[in-house]
Amino acid sequence: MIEVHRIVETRLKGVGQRYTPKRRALVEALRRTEKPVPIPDLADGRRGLPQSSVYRNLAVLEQVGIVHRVVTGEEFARYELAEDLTKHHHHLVCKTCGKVEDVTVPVGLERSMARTVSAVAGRAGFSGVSHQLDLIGTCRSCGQNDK
Amino acid sequence: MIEVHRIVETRLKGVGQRYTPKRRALVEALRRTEKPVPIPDLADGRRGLPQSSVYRNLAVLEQVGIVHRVVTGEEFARYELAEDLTKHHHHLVCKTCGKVEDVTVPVGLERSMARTVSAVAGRAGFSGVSHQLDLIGTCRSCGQNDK
DNA sequence: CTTCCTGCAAAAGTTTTGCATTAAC
DNA sequence: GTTAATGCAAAACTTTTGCAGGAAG
Repeated sequence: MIEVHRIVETRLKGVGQRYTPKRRALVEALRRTEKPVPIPDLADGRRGLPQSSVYRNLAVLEQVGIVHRVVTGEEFARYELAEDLTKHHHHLVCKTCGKVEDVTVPVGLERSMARTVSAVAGRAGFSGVSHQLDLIGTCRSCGQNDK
Repeated sequence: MIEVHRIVETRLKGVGQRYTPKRRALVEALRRTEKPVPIPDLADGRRGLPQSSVYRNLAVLEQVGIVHRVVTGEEFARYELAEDLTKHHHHLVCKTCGKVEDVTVPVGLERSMARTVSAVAGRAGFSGVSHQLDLIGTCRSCGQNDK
């Protein structure tokens, strides 16, 4: 998946930014994990990236559409690679422990959602509308602890 | 819709809490507005509720399932009445100005989503799963400003 | 009269910013 | 050489908490 890095580099250069080793490390970390990563996990890691660099670099990468900020209501925000670089997917969120997993749904449902979403949004005067479906429930281990 | 207040009162009493005038004012404010309300709008308003009271009361009301916290990635969180007291709906969010509107989608799509969601979630070991569909785009006025 | 609510001020916690230094082009 | 990235520390900002006084049951 060198592909990904080439794309990132191109996007950054397009706005006069550099694809430094630190930024590459961030992208690598996000690419490895199949779920949105909380910010402290990107900072404290063995890479020893200082917080300010993590926040600043994620902001830059978000501006060029490489990463996507996922807000879940937890203490920290999470980041994932943007769907340009991955696949369209949704999130399965545990309302108790905050765990987030990526999931996909059947294409039939995706098509229905896309169709309906653009109709509904158009009626309300919105344009360029995408959708985001989150599934919120209790994960197996939190469910067991409750009993 | 005195109904609503009776329900709130019952829920609060159930956990040894009181339905005070301040709390009633909060519920009223949320009931009047057909969209999630940012916290400062509940605080600075003519009611002059101090921030700490707003935050504490919303937390209590959330615990008894009367209100629902909506996190959008904006500076402030928003709150709305929980779906027990309103209707199942979704949010249309402007990615530029942050504006949020309530929308509903056809029941056919709701049914498809509910069915798929529980299947997908069950496979992942999650239980008690509900869904949340957000439509994210650009509202009319932000779209005009861009040109 | 006991328990909960209120409001102010202070604390906590996440995210942003200033500034001097270092690295990239 | 010029422009951008880094890292530290401090600031900004939202949200939470402690505590004393007041209201509710």
